[in-house]
Amino acid sequence: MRRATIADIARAAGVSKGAVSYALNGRPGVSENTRRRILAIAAEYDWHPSSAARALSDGRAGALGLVVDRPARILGIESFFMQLISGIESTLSANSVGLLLQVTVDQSNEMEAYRRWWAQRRVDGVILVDLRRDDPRVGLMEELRMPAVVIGGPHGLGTLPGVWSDDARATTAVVEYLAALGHRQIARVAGLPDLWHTALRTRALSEAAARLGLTDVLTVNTDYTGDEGARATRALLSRRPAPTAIIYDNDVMAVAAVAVAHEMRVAIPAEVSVVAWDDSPLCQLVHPQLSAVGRDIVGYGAHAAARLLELVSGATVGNFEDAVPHFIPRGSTAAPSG
Amino acid sequence: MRRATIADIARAAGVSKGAVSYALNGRPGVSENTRRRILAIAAEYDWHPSSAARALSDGRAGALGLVVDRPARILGIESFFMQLISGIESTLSANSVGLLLQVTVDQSNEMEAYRRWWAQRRVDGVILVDLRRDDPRVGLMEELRMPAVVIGGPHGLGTLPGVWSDDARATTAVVEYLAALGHRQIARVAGLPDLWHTALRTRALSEAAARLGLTDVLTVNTDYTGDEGARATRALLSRRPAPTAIIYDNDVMAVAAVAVAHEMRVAIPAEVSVVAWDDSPLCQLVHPQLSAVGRDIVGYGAHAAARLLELVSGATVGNFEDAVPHFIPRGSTAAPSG
DNA sequence: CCGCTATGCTGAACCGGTTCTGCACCGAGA
DNA sequence: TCTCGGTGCAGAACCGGTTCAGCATAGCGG
Repeated sequence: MRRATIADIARAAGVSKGAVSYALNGRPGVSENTRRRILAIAAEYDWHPSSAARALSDGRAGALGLVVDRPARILGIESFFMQLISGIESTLSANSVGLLLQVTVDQSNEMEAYRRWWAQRRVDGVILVDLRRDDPRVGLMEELRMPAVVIGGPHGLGTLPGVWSDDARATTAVVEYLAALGHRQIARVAGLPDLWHTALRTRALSEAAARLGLTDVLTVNTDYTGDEGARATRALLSRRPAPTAIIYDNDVMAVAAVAVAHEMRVAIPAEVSVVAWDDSPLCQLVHPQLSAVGRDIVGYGAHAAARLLELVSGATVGNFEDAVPHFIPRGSTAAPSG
Repeated sequence: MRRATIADIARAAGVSKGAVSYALNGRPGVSENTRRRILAIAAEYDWHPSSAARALSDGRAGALGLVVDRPARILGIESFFMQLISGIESTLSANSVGLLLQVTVDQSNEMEAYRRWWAQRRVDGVILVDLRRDDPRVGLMEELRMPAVVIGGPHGLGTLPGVWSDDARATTAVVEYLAALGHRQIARVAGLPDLWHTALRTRALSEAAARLGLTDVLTVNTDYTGDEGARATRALLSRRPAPTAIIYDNDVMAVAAVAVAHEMRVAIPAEVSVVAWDDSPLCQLVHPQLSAVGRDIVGYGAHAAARLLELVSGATVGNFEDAVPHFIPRGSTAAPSG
């Protein structure tokens, strides 16, 4: 069964291609009668516009792009990306725009992917994640004049609009809560130090510590893997005095911490409190269940995609602040026993 | 900076569009000298072919599709899909073919997505995962004459070629190993019962049990979530006699089982052995580390994408058997204490 | 020197849409 | 009755590639 084209419909209806196009796109130029007749025939033929032909003629690709630059090994276990993708998809499929995905192994490949997509007119714009300080992608987008929305940058960067949430405020809230419980030695096992949101949280942590008079607060940087999370946890729990509370920058490392604590016979939460950043079902699967900072990651994706669609259609869009991440207390946080 | 077209290059080189096309595609029809000149100009202009124009003229979309039909909540935590996507991507990006992704909430939406993609000529073919018995997608592909490759079906289904691994043999190996350790009460917390691979493993389990004379072997079906895994585990560990070994159909449920065992003060592996199907970094993050059945999921994706590319280009491709999943003993399996 | 083939290129058609121009026809107003 | 404006449609151009037919020109053998 050959896929019907607009010419088939025109022939069947006894009109010209142009008339069919007007009818199918709901534009003036054809009478109501003709329009109805054409629509009926199109429905009967199960006609859908060829994305290639439409892209060629109106210059729109009808797709947005997302490049994920993480090795497969790490990628799989991080729930962040899948959540994000679901969110993006929910917006895009409602607008029948496609999502093109690419997984790369380093940033130069990532840059190359954007260049290629743009030159090939495969996408109308892209969503950037994992923004770093002095991120070369921002310059690239400006050079190519490629519509782009940044997720989780400070407030968007350069001329690029961003979708962000107030990580600093959430960090402060967590520290204040731990301090109120009586914790004075607080550590944080952070992610990659050159990511913007890592830096933002680190700054918020030290500012809150200073304000609260906590002098024994430190941040350890990792690469987000469970291995490094476990290693950092062992090191922290071996210090004297050991921290009485540890904040982890992702769920995976926090779960690893539970295993390490178990292995070192350190009780959670009696001897050490654990907070995970990015709540995920994983946090409720371990024992004790992890207190966590939750964000609506699906919402992030949905909002970012919506901004990008506006941007692509020529609107000027500003930054969009999503809800502040919220702390969810569970069994892994308590007052220190000392 | 306007994106260069083939006409720009033709003008710059002083030749016709046709000549440029021949030169850029490495076809005969132009002299070596002219070819070199054209290639140099194309490189200078950073020319890449418009995917829309190429798709329109040669009828190829230059993209493959993958629909993932799982709610976001479950999707995030399952490492399977991200691994699979990485694998698919590794093949596709090497062939500069795009991957179009869609996340749907039920199978009717999934079916609709295929229809739309195909009618819109957005993809040249699709990869099907999570095959069910009497899966309507198989018929749809045949009706639309849409190239498709099945991952993890029995041996491909109907006329569709498949990429599969011998889950039955792996299941048998695990059961034999547990039996050799002395286990006689073995349970399995399975995934969705109407998935093909669930059924295959279930059958292999009971056959192996029969052959080994194990009469106390049972399978409990779940929806793959940690919650249901935990619930099933509680139920199993409350039975008398309780199983001395439990096999889980995914990593998430196995991790949940560790927490439940901890909560119920059942020692792993002394009182119950735990085996996870689908090894993932998660399995090494919990204490004790989980013995697991590992598969090369990235390889799955890569192979499936390669078959699909062949299929799209007109080759007849048969089924492809990937390596048999292999058992990785870690700290969660041991001889029963009784 | 002539015809023949190969080579190297041009020009045009085509893929399936969108959009612009222009023409025929209609009813209304002078 | 003649014009005028609007409606409803046809026809063609265009988007950026690919591909085919055709036409010089060069090189070759006889």
